[in-house]
Amino acid sequence: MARTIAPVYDPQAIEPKWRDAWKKAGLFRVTEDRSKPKFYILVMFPYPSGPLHMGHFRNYVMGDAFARYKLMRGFNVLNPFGWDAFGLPAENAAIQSGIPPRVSIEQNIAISKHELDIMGVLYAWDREVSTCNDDYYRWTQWLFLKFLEMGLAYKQKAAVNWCPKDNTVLANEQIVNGVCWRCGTKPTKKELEQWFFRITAYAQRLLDDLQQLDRWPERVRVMQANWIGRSEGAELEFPVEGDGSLRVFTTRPDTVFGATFMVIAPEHPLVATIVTPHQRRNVDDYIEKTKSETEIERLSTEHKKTGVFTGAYALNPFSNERIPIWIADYVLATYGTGAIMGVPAHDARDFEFATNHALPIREVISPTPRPGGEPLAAAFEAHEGFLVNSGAYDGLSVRDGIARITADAERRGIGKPTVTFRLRDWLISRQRYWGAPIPIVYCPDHGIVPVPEDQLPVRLPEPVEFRSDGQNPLLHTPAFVNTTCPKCGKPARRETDTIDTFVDSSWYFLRYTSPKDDREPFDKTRADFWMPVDQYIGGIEHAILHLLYSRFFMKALFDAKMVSVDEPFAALFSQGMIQRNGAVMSKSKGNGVVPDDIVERYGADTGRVYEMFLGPPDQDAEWNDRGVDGVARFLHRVWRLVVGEEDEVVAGISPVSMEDLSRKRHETIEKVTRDVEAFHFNTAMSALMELANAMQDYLQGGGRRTQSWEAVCRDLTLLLGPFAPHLAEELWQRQGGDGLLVFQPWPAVDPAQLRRSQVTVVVQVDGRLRDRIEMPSGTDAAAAQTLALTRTNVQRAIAGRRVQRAVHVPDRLINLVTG
RNA sequence: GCGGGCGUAGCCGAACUGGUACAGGCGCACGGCUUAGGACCGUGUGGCGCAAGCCAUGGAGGUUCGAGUCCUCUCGCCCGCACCA
Repeated sequence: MARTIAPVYDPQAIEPKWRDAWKKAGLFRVTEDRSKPKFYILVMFPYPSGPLHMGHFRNYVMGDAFARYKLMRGFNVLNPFGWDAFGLPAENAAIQSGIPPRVSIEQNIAISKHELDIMGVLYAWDREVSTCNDDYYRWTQWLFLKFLEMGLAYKQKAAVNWCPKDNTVLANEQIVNGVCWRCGTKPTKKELEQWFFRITAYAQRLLDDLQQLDRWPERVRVMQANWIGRSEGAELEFPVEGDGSLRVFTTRPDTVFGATFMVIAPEHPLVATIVTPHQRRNVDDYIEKTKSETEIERLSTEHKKTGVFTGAYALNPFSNERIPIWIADYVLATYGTGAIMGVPAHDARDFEFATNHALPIREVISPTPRPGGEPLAAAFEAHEGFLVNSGAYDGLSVRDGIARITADAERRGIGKPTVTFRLRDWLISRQRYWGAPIPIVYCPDHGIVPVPEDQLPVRLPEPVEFRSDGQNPLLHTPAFVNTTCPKCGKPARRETDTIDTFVDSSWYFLRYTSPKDDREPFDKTRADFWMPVDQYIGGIEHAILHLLYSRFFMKALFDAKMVSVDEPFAALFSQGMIQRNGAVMSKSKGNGVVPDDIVERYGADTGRVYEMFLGPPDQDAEWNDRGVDGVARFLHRVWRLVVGEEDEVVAGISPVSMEDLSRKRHETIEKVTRDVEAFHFNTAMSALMELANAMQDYLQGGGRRTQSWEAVCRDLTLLLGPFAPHLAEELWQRQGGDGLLVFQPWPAVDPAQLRRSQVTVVVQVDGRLRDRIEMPSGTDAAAAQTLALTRTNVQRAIAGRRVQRAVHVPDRLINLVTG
């Protein structure tokens, strides 16, 4: 075949051409085609915050390469993209600059799209969604109403986390390290009527089903399990002297005889009734103090366990002992029953509290069946022990003690086994403008009235006037607030809070399956066809937030019979971040590398391959400008190998035979395939470099460009396709390939080609390497041993001793054991 | 404190199920080619030793014919959670 003139590799000259070709060919435009297996790949959609840098691009390149790979493997690949476009930054920018959020968001989307485009990253753009468009948020509102109907949405007054900087409430998950996840401000508590989603109703299922997610990173599953925080124990009821009773939750009912005090949270309802007049003043002072100090103080690990005596006593239902009731802020009102029994001998926190307040410490669990005489220096919390000082229960193991005491409490009607979760309901109200309005009307006569489905969307008024005090502009937009009751038509007031943007992103992967549907959030048949997402890719920072919320949504929608699977993401990959000069790449640090510069200087393919090559994809990696040069060299070399003209025979290199090169070809196919499936893109790139190096050695050793050579070139080109797609298409065309490379089948391994006739077998004597011998593949143990014994190195090592036995690993190793 | 993970060349890192430790890239050295080039090509590149060889995967033990890989202890680093009873 006549080769066309092959100038040097000039990425800028060829890249735009192929991007156009892919667009024309409708790459990633798909339907529910049942003739091929489906594959739904998804990269977490971004908040459009402005220019993307190469740090952001790592997961987009990975996703794009993987999608192209799956296409070549014959899958029907759904590879959509969109924008998590509601949210605070655009609103804050609007307050400062006066540019309406929609305008800045649309500008940012245009910039981001340009950058994806020049990097050769393509999606099913015909399925693009943007959460701030009313054809999307209409269905977010619809789902809110669905949850309301299912009893999964409710309004309640609660002490909620309030971010004073962002002027809005936050869900528990959105407090990270004790501060607002977005702006780092310490939240305060506020009593507000707010909307919640009843995620706690799914706590057990969210926990149990983590086990199915065997293709998720272990650490993400562990984080979710910890967050859900299931604990098994019992509720026990202690009569309060005089009147009423106090319920506590404990994981250690076996220690009930060691309860020497009770503690209730400062917010506990009993505070109002049980405090004796004598103690009232102290209690009021204490509660006042905890209120003012709380957030900053309570976050400190050094926080001392303070508290105050109520003057009231409870009766231990097992020992009939009189126990003082205290108030302390180390007991949380929102967990369990908001009250505990203090067992200082067997709980570190209670131990500290008892020590601070001179309360008795009584050992009731002992490592041996007899009580130890010494006073405890610290709480003994282990479960390996026996009950002591516990009346009829003495001598029982902890396990049996828990079972017996719980059972007896239940029989006597003063307790029951209980499971408690750390997970709280999801607070979804936000006192902000740039989000989906909660579709609720407040009527003087009918109270809370959902906006009827056919009146959706409740449109966000645009434009609005932003206020310098940070208050939600919706409050001050009468045309929005003033409405009529859907039930009676009388004047009514609209809810002015908007929906947490994490709700928007909890179902977008379903919307992609039927993005234009104007009758429902998504078409069930299509969602059933594509779901679950087969491969999800995104940052670890969403390990709890987005991923837990989305799992909850999927289970709720499953129960509503709107979907047929109840886990959204079958496999999850969390990529590491890219750093440069020791810090995570970011615009503000000035250490970002932008795609435009890479494209201009090296071409998009070099940038793409470098991002795949620079380290294990799940770990953080350091961007090294020189490393980019190395990758550029590699791609230039590939160009010369495949379409170059002048082959120079070089003296002094070890030549590679065509037999070796053909084997290398198939080894590379095998390795790259295995690595891509496992997301080991860095080693896949190494394998391609090795193949190119071997090809070069072949030519420089005098090898000719025969048909076998052309076959090696073809496979190298195909294997490079997902990673350096522009270069690969160009080479494919120049080699006379039919159609677009991206639609070609992935190369197949020929096992016959992997076989070697001669192998290098390692000879060890007593486990130490002594020699290497070339021998025919398949040589048996006896023959290998005989061969080994002919070698002088081996004889010297044996030094006249007898070989007792030999360990033989066929075609790899023979170990002669003398001792 | 609890949970998860990681320590391999000057640097980033390979090593699938225990079987030739360090593939690939960067850097460095020398050489070639070039009017020039952060271009390209070649050779070399863990330590000690003239060599045979010995020593090397944070450290110390152990299991095994054989350990970077498995087990125990230990040191260091990173990441989550952090009064959840």
